[in-house]
Amino acid sequence: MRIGDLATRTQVSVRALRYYEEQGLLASTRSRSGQRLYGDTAINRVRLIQQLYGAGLSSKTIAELLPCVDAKVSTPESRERLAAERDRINTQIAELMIARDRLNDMIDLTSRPNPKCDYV
Amino acid sequence: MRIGDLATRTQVSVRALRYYEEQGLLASTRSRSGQRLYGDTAINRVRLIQQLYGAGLSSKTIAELLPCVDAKVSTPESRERLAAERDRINTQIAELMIARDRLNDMIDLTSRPNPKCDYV
DNA sequence: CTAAAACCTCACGTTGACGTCAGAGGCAAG
DNA sequence: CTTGCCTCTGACGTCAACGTGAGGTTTTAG
Repeated sequence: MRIGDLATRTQVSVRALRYYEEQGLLASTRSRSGQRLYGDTAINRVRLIQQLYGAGLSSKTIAELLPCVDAKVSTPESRERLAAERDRINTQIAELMIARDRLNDMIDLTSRPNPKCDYV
Repeated sequence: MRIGDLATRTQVSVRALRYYEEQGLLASTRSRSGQRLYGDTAINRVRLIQQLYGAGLSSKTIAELLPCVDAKVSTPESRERLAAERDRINTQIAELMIARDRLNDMIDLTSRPNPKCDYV
């Protein structure tokens, strides 16, 4: 498939896909005329990349970790890296839950009738 | 207290505090010579701002919501806004949990002895 | 009184993940 | 064969939350 098809199927922009290639995250073969061609596995690859981006990993970090996934082998360093990122995500989840509770408090605080608005 | 003290107590840079003021998130009185002065409540205000930033809210959004918190009154619009942000955070938490599980899978997959590394 | 430390206001620099535009070539349909 | 959409490679633009440096004033310690 060509880049436009992949973009449509993954809901990721063409520009982003080229950027992923530029960052070494997504490989492509080229047609005789130089157009990028992708296999079906590219779809899941893009999804994985998106998930990792969404989790706050940088291109550089993803680029360092994807080869391990492809080879299904990890070095002690990459395992440490993966675990570190997982821990960071767990921390972030905890912070988000706190922020969410904070927002809920704000909603309660401001929407529950109180003296300030009872008479407005 | 002056800006340096507030920065020390909140672990937020002086530049950031000035930026918050610029964005309308943090008020200050000024000394005769023009230096910013803060009360003790500023500490919690900064912490709240940090939490909301950490939760992915923009300066603009925070600036729109903080007055409601201060007044302890919310308009239907701001309530909707708060709820929308909370929902967004919940979504993000869910995505992060998926990404975390994905990372754990990657750790398992690459660290468990397998044919590829048993003989290395 | 003086030197260091803290503060002030511009105002430009940084970073990451793309958006966007320019100019040129490629490809299926009628 | 030409129209129209897709793709290519640069390369500059964007946006947010600050960082950083210049040049100058204020406060504080000794």
